[in-house]
Amino acid sequence: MTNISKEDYLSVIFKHKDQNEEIKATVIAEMMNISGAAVTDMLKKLSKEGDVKYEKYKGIKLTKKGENYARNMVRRHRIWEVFLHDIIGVPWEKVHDEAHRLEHSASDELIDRMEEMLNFPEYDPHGDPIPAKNGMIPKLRKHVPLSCMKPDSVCSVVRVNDFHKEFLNYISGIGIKLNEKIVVEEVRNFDKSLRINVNGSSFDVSQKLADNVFVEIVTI
Amino acid sequence: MTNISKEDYLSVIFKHKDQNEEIKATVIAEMMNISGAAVTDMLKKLSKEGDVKYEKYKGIKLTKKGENYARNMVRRHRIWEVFLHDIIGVPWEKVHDEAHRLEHSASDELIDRMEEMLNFPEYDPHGDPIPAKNGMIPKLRKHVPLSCMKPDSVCSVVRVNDFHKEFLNYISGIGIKLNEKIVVEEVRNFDKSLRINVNGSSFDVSQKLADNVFVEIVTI
DNA sequence: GGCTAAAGTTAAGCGTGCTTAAATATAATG
DNA sequence: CATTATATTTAAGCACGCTTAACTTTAGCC
Ligand SMILES: [Mn+2]
Ligand SMILES: [Mn+2]
Ligand SMILES: [Mn+2]
Ligand SMILES: [Mn+2]
Repeated sequence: MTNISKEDYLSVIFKHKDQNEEIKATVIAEMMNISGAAVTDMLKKLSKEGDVKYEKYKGIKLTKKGENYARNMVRRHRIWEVFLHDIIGVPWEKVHDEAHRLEHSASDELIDRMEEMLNFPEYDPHGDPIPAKNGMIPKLRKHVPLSCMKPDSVCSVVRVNDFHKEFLNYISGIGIKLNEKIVVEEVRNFDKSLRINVNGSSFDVSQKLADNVFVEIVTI
Repeated sequence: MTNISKEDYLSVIFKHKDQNEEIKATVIAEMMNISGAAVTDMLKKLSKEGDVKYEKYKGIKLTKKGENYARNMVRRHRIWEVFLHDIIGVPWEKVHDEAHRLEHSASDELIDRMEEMLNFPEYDPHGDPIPAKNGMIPKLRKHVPLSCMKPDSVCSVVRVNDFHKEFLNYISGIGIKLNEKIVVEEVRNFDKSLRINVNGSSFDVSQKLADNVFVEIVTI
């Protein structure tokens, strides 16, 4: 088993844990753009190596060992993202893909050195928490999808999903960024689309877009 | 054919060209720590893709296409080395290995951005020239292996071979670095070992060590 | 509970980049 | 030039991470 492949599987499983139900093989297959058969195959190997607890037709769960490995990969990824964004100036919508390749190549010492240069950041450029060397994961402010907000409410951006370039490019184009205030002016029942106001300008956005922006409620 | 593998083969072939005779399959195998059979195999594929001109039992030569690809890989490698060394502070003896992994993962745009941050460096931390975006390769000062120097001569370090960590660690320990002055105090005929003076201290070094340090002659 | 749709697994096979062992071509030497 | 040593290529096979197609289990629904 190659490290890159293993690391990608473990990261996907670990990141799903945020949502707190056991991940399904189908979801892994979708996230990684591979067949279900490939997932079954790999789960057997990960299980044999002791990174995943897996019994066929039953659930998929990281072992302590696998969880540690995965958490470190997520750490590596997010430190790269901050480094690329803050030090090298890579645009917001490009850091994820670039980091996704670099995360497998740097030594842990290099990652630690970068973290130090960045002054031990707690969140990546999309608002995701960065696991510390000791395993601690910073807490996120209480947040909900923008799509849940009611008309005439006000909120502030806490986190955005980082895996779709076009989405990131679009929202940054209309002024949405971390900690930006959003006023919800209108919510249409028939398609759940919203009219929002960002920094003085109004925009109409789909429910799908609003599903991927997570906000802290300021005024209900 | 995976990119990483292809890129490593092309880099090895390209770097050998510095020494200006056609590379032998055996040399590729040694440099990459693989069997001769594997090299034959890959040469066929590289030939089919038009990166290498190859006829069995005859020579191995990069095509224009292959040379461009390879030169860019060497560029990527060396820019990483400077970046790791100068910006992140990775120690001299570790930059090569780290860069060797990172060189396959960053986008060309990221490389260009790093190059800009570094103010378009001409040489990497070991004195090797960095090919520019347009393909130009900076000239090196005229240099010879330290092992060729005569007793009582003085020279200055232009370049060192970067592929052996222990060697780099050792020479940096005795004060050898780029542009450092070396006084050759004595050369022993029976084993070609040298007594050299670096920054006021004297050391005995083997011919093998001196073969890997390249110097500009200051005083014969 | 029985039936069906969805999820998951197995089987067979493919391309890649290696390996070792055997065969063959080239180079070096007397 | 003949012989031997070395370099290179071929052949067969292996581990990996995938694929599609067929099969099995589980979950959802009446
Ligand atoms: Mn990311
Ligand atoms: Mn992120
Ligand atoms: Mn190097
Ligand atoms: Mn170098």
